Amino acid sequence: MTVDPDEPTPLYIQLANIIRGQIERGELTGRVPSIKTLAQQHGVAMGTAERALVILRDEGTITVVVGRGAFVKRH
Amino acid sequence: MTVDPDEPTPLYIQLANIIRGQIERGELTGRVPSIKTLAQQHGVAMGTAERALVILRDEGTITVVVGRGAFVKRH
DNA sequence: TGGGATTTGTTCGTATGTATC
DNA sequence: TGATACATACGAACAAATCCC
Repeated sequence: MTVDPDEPTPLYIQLANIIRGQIERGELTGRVPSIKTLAQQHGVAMGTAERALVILRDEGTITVVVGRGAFVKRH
Repeated sequence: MTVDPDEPTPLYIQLANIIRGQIERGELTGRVPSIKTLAQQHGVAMGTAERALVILRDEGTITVVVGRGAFVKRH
C-alpha cells in the first residue's frame, strides 16, 4: 500500500492516511519510520513525508521528538 | 513591523503573529495581502508566507479561498 | 570531552496544478 | 484567454536535538 500521484487527494494526506491505517490495524507500533525512510519507501520528497507526520502529530496519533523520531501514541 | 531571521522563533510563526496582531488592532480588515505580496514585503519565501496563512486559517482568524485570497473573519 | 551519525525542523527557490476573476 | 492567487510537490541546504562511541 502506497501513494498514488494520479489520485486527486494530495500525497501528504494519502501518506498520513496510510500510516494512520497501519497504526489502527496494529501493523505499526512503537517507532514510526524516519522521514527519510518514509520518503524513499513511498517515492515522495522528504518535505511531503514531513507534512504527513505533522498531520498525525496534530491529530494526536503520534508524538514527535526532534532528534529521536516519531512514535505511536498508546491510549 | 516585520520578521527577524535572528530570532529563535521560526519566520512563519513570526509572520503569523504579526498579521494576527494587525487584525486584532483593526489595522488589517477585509482582504489579507496575497502570499506573493507578504513574501516580498517581509523578505521571506512564498512557502514561508503560505505556512503563516495556514496557521491563521487553522486557528480561525482568517478564511482562505483558492483563486481569491485570504480574508479576515468577522465575529 | 568530543566527534560523527541520525533525525526532525525550518527555509529557500522553483515548478506545476487548480480555482477565481 | 489571460492574469491572479492559493495549494501541492520537489530538491536542496542548514540548524537543532539526540544518540552512540
